[in-house]
Amino acid sequence: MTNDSKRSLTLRDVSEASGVSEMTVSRVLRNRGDVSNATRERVLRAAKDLGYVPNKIAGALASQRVNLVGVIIPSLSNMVFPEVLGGISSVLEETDLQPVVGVTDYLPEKEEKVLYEMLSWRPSGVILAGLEHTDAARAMLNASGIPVVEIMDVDGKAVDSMVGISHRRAGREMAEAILKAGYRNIGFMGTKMPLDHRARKRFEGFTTALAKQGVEIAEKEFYSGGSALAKGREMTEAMLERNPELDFLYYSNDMIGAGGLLYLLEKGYDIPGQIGLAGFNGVELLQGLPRQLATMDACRREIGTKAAEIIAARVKGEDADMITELTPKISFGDTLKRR
Amino acid sequence: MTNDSKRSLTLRDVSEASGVSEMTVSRVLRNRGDVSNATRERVLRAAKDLGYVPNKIAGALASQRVNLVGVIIPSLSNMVFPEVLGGISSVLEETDLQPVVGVTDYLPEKEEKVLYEMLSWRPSGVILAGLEHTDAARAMLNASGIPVVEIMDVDGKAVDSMVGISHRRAGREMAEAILKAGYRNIGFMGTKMPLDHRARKRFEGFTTALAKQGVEIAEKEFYSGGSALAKGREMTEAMLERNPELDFLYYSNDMIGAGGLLYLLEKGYDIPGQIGLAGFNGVELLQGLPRQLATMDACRREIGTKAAEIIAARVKGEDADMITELTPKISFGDTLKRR
DNA sequence: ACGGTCGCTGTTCGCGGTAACATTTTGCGC
DNA sequence: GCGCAAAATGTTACCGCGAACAGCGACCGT
Repeated sequence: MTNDSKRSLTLRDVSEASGVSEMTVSRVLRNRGDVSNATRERVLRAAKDLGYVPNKIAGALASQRVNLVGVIIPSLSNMVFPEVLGGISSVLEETDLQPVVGVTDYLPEKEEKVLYEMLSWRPSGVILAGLEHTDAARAMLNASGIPVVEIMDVDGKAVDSMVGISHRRAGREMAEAILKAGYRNIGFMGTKMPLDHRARKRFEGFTTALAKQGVEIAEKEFYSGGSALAKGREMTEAMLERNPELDFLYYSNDMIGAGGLLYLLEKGYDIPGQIGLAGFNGVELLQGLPRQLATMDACRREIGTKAAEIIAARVKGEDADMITELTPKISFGDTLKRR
Repeated sequence: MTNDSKRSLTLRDVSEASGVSEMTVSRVLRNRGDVSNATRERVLRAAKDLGYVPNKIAGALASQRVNLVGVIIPSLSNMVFPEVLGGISSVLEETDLQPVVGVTDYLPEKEEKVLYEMLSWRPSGVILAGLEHTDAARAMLNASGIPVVEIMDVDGKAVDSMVGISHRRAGREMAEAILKAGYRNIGFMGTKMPLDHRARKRFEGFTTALAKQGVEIAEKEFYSGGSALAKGREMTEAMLERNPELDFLYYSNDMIGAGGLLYLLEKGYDIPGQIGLAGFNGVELLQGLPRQLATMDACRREIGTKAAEIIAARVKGEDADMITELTPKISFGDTLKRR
């Protein structure tokens, strides 16, 4: 059944084993063109017996077609990107395209490197997170001549097409909801990541909207590293100690928000009366919390599916929307008063 | 700077632009062999100006070397595999190898398919989770002639090398710790996944160890889908309602354990006096909980680094350990009495 | 001045497939 | 049984690069 010799099998081996030309074998294996049933079966048998696995490298070189789609994201460890990936996969599985993932750790230089690696495999398309890239990366994308979809964010100029939400608007809408509910002493907690442009934009949208109504953030704090849940707890404690007047805490992600929520519940705070809370992302995790944290869905899965659809369409030669702005919905949960 | 013509650039373009042979360009770009500084710089300039990205497909075909390592895991959405991936990447980054990830969703047939796809790119090695594979998958791995490392689990026979922990033993040790602490009415909650062999083995080890001391699981329940945290909460409530006598709950993963913990704390249970809890995995998340859940570290990152080291060594022609059993340490936290 | 060595550059060939075209068989109507 | 289109199969020429080897000067020691 198996062949353990060093050299790996080629079409020629199958061709010899089945007594037909390599071309015919190739046709059978890709079920392309006309092949008689008898031959087809003979070839299939031979291929299976030998344990032949086609060499896509040679195939790709000869056909000038690669069924790979590069997907470049900042991180795998915070649940938002895996969900986007899920959306992408679910769509690509219906096609013969296949995603290949690269991770940048939020570093532009690493993004550039990963992109270079990917492009050197001549994928059929690229999906990458964010609109901020190095000049070199942008140049490569332009020169590649393949469909490119930038995802997550629409606040900026895309290289090619983009699918996402406006984080500025998300921050603004949350600010408006908070003010409308009557909160005025607002604290902000987020990650210390100058390179997380989307978090930055949310923050900007948030403060701008507050400013428009004459409110300024009373306290803010940024963290890095460690368990987000624990950080949320610690930062919340520290912040309230510094400024007990605070009546609202806006967290830049749900995880630290959940930490804060757990802390406040333990301490017996009245939520959302005495103090309100909100996070961002709508992570599934939240459903298990004692109270539902107010948050805003980032449409992660939908972004993935839409981006993949665009790639799939354009690979087929069809054309597709260049800009797709999704609308995140605010979810009040139990931690943000309505009206 | 960029070239937007359809045809993508080749060595020939760079060669013409810099007035040397393609071979010399190739040498410069891989900094291989002797090239004078003058030529090198001229070539580099030309390549950069054109925005040339080497075609690895052609390169790989010609050199018969592919710097890719296939990594096949069941899921990206539960934090354990991303952590393994982190370990793998950190090691491979020191080499010229590059991981390529495939996801199986715990389906053997999908694993087989993903593996086939990967092997068709002729990677330098493969890392895959678990020891259970279809016959066809095993045959392909054997026939591939490349280093294979099966990870996470060592309770079984490996195709080639393996790195992991014994889940049977993990279950057994937890059972022993629980019994030693004096608990006797034990409930178990886990995922409804016959294909998660590691969870199954932990469960087997757990029940076997209990049986050895004449104890039988009083209640058990399995879930599927939904937010693990929420499920943990629901199942815990339901189980205690059915059987209020229970004095210990063993969860097959930390996430549902955390849900149970939150629920019990809310209800004012005395933990670990009235009732004890334990999970499995040692996820970072737990650090933010009001109490530390007892758990057992699965050495995820370490498994990743070790597996990658084995691949890296064997690709270089060195040899490496065929079996590496890591030892998970029990962490008592605040939810399991000591002694 | 000469052979040898070294540093640099070029040439040839083939990796394992596939596109495109060429050729042989087969089937079928009359 | 013949002619001819359709079906089945084979042939040729690359795809873009790198391994191996082949030049070709310059420099060196004697």
